[in-house]
Amino acid sequence: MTAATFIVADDHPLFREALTRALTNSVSGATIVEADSLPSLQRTVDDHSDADLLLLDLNMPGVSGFSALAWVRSQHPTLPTIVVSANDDPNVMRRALRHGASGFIPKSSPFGDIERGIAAVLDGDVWVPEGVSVDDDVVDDGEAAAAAAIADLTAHQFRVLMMLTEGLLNKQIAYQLDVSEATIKAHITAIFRKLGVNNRTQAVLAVQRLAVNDPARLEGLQSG
Amino acid sequence: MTAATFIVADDHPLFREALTRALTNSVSGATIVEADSLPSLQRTVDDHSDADLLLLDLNMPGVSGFSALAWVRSQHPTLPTIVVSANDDPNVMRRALRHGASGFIPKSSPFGDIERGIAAVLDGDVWVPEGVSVDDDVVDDGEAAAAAAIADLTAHQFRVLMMLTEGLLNKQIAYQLDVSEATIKAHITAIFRKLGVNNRTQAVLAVQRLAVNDPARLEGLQSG
DNA sequence: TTCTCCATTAGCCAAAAGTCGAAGACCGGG
DNA sequence: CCCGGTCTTCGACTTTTGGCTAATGGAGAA
Repeated sequence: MTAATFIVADDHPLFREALTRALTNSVSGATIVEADSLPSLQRTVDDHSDADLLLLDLNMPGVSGFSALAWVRSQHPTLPTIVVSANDDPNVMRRALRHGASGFIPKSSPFGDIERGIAAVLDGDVWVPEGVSVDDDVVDDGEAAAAAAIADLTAHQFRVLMMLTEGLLNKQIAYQLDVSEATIKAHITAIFRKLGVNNRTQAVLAVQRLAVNDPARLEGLQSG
Repeated sequence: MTAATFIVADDHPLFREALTRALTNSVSGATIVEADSLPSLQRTVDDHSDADLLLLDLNMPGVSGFSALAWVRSQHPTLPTIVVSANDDPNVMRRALRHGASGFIPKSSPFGDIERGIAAVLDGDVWVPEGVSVDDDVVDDGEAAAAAAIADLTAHQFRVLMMLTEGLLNKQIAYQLDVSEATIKAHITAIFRKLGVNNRTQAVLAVQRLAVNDPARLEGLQSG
């Protein structure tokens, strides 16, 4: 058989380890590729566009909320994606599915559930924890519009937008990406057009529509 | 007995009506003062600093999230406040209490519960819907810090900050508040200092920590 | 190959954002 | 009554943003 390739994107080494184990349990001889930040995620999905599954944490360095999910899905529509998150709010799960995830695995899940979820999604099913309904519609028009606009961005544009949402100056972004400020301005102008806004504050607000207001952030970090 | 004064802050007339009725049922001869926006809320709590209870909606024109709660509480620490919201997420309720609310009444509550909640808080108790626990800690350090900083703002500064979070230009804020742009800039500089940031994007991000990511926003608007 | 899209950069210019210092109003204490 | 503090207001000045034009090179599609 052809060797399966799985991508694990999570900034926490221990979780990557656990997820990797669940994946290798599910499929023997699988290749696991790891990412721990937005840039490494972008590189990874680009280098392995033939991957069979992406396990994606909301909230990595460089992105938070559903932005990364919406964007990755638009770049690789055929790459099945399971969101793995410390959050276990059913509405968050439904929003994740709405933004293109094939499954949602809370980090609090027993190991067996993680394996079952992975297996289900590899089989082409949608998976959420038992007892969570999926049919509710919890994405308002603004959120959907923001997701659609973000899906339209290029990799560079997405990266720059995420840095905008950290409150960085053009100069700082240029320095971190090692390009000139003129380049950043060009990207930002393109981003504004696609998002339908005309200044960075409005761009940030648009992205915030995809935010997860994570009431489980603390517990997640502590238990993680 | 001295006449009781109650403040009802909600942008929806029908809800104000219902809440008013619940209040007059609870205390006969009570004076009800209404507010339907941030400016009217600020005016009202200022004109009636001796009020006995504030019923406060999250999400009015001009504010959303816990910002208004945190700020009003800091200005009037002795004014008991019940948050009234379309949201019924237990974590949101706990966050409201954490930010100084004495109670939380979902708009979906039966009328009797609303009356009971009001009576309980007037008695000095804390009230949340049956079955909701209160002891969990769901406010992270960042959110608490943002709330503390916001609590430190003057009325004008708070108002300007909320307009910043709507993506308005200084010019637009100046026009709406009928002062010069220089004045707005001065306010904004003061806000930055108190929030510990140095540009408007970061200020907006700080405020977003107090946002309620309202999965019930749509339903709320429709049913409201 | 030609055409299009992307990334990169420069330069220019107008607008917006932010900083500083300062003046007047107000308020509470001494 | 005077003093110190805070709030609001504002103009002057500097920096950052953002829009526009234009040029280069590369990747990919028709």
